[in-house]
Amino acid sequence: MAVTMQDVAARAGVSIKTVSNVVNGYPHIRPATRARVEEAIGHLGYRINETARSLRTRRTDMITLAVPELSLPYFAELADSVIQAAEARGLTVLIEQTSHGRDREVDVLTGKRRNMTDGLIFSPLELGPEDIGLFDVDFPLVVLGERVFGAPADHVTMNNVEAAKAATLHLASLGRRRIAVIGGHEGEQVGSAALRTRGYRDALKEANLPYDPELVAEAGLWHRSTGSEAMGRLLDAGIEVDGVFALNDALALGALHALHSRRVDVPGQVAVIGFDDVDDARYSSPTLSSVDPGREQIARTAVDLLVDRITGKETGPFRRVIPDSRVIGRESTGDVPEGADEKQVAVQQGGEEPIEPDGLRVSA
Amino acid sequence: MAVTMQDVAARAGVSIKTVSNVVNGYPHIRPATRARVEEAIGHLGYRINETARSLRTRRTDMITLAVPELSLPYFAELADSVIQAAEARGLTVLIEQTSHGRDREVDVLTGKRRNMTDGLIFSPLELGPEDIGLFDVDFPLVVLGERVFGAPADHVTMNNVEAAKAATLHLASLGRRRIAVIGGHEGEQVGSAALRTRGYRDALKEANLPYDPELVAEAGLWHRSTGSEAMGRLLDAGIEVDGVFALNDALALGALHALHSRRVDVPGQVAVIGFDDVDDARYSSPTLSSVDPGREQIARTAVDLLVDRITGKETGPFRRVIPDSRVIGRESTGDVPEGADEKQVAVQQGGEEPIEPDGLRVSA
DNA sequence: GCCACGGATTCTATCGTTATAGACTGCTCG
DNA sequence: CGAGCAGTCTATAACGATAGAATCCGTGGC
Repeated sequence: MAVTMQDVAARAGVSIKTVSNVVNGYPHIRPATRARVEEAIGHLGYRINETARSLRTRRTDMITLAVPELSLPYFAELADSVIQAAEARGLTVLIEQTSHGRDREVDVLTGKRRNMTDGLIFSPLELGPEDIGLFDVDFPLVVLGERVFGAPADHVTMNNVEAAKAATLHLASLGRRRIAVIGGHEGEQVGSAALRTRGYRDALKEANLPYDPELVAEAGLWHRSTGSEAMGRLLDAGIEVDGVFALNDALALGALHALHSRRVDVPGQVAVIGFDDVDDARYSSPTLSSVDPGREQIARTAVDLLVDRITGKETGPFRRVIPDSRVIGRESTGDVPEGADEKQVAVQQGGEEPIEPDGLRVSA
Repeated sequence: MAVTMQDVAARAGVSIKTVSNVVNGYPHIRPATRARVEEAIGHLGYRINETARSLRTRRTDMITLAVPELSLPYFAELADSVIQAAEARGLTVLIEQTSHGRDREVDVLTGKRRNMTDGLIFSPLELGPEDIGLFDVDFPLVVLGERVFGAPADHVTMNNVEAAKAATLHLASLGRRRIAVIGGHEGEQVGSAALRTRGYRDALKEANLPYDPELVAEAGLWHRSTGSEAMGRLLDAGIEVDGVFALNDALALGALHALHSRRVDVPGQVAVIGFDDVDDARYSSPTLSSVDPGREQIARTAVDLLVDRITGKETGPFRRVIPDSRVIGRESTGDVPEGADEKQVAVQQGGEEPIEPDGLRVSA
């Protein structure tokens, strides 16, 4: 049925190993031999059996990317970037959706599916510090996000506290005094929600604004719908608000929707800023100010770290990398005269860690 | 290093084949033996080597999904659905982005990467009827979309002409007489643009509206930015418009943006309807009317067809499946009193083909 | 003319499974 | 009481490639 190296070798009148050598670009082959082999390959339509090769070489040149859900734009765009970065290194990406299921996330780390790829880039959403033991795996692993710190794996995260603080301060700098925050998780100590909320509070302090619990709107899931609902609750409760910091763009877009449907002018009456800088943010009405967490850099770095582990180039202690993030001002904070370029404000970085050549902060 | 069946067999005091039998659920094994093997597996932390298994069984239980770009919400949501459908059948999905590159699309069909998975679900965007020869491949293939008809492969497509006609008629039924269409591809005879444009013209005819070339705004790429630009061109040219049919939601959302920034009331002055019913449509301001092409069904059907080919359950002639689509009226066409349910209008289906039990239209 | 040399090629073991065929139990049954 | 049979389990050959050692062979040194 399928044509194998055996067949090619027979037709070219050489040994199977010579075919292998040709296929793998081994240099010491007489041009005439190479030509014969290539003719045979072309004529027979031979394609190498990657499975057999993988068995022998113990490499599949595939990596797994595990994310909660591709229909969330942030993760779709992250996946896009990861796939591109991987491809640039000759790797194919297998995507695993955990769909907000704790079991699914555990499976990603322990399940049988795991061992067909060379490594895993994992963005957990349910697992937390208490699950840190699960991350002690025997394959190359790069963790993304803020759910788990200190896992025995390389980690690419973002500057949540600083970035959230910068976003909030951006609102304060516009003279907003009643800044609501949407998307908090009551009582949670870990993860993006907690960190970004802390940044929000830091900013209030720095801007000499009081912290008012009324201005905190919870939202368990960070979807547009929950953002819309949370914003609606604030407005319907008659709480005075002139600025909104949504903990991600989906929430912010939902909030814009709620504001729009209640005929509240943005940014006139309420200024809004989100977080993630998804593609949508540039095309909503009004366009949405946001924080770019450095998605491309996150993807590229994650793939690089993983590749270094896979190839064994890096065997040292686990690294933590924090790409630069920046505030991007658009219409929803009144930043951009129509048609003008977006205003970008680099987030002040904390500085105790060494800086890599390309501006990444790295800590071992 | 890695623990193999060999090791397990040694510890359990059985043959390697017996371990294999246990792992694969072969029924005739004495409970005591099974227990010993399982103890050994647990104790040694044995995990089956999928690569070796694949080499032997010639199955990888992976399929490839090739789409243009995950950062386009339609494809991200499609990927989400495909992954879920695949997972329900025990398959993992490897994603290939073609990034609008003709070469990349050719690669997907012919490239060496291809043969690590059991089959391919391919949504081409660049290849056309002239490339039909490329689709004559020796692995299971399901084609999505409207670029290529008649390829030697199963095909899941949508009812473009009818659905576009229904969308346009929806605008006409609101009394709109100057209905623009955004996203056409000049001179193109093939693909979604051509089909949906034809549906638009059919609708005009049926509604007794003249076809006015001024109302046709081209847009090569179907992005929000191009939709915004196209809408902007129409408005800035002073062309009278009271309805817009955008050939997909991204274009429509871009158009909404352009309308908003020019202070044109939607749906008061201009009613807008898109196509695809991406998640965004429910959360834009105003919410966007659209056509649901049956994305879930497309995904599920595509995976089903592919699995049938992979397992050899289906060996007959290639099938074409067209899921049902329907118009979904939202604020942008003034359909929904706030808070009420969305209005859904089933698209009239052409009827020369037999109907499957669950409402799919199938033609061999 | 013989041998060392190094490039070109072949030989053979191996990667970790599954598949096929057969061996070995006990039991039933004519 | 031996054949037949279902139930268990084992031996061994693939699956299609790669890796390292072994072999072949034309050339140049002496």
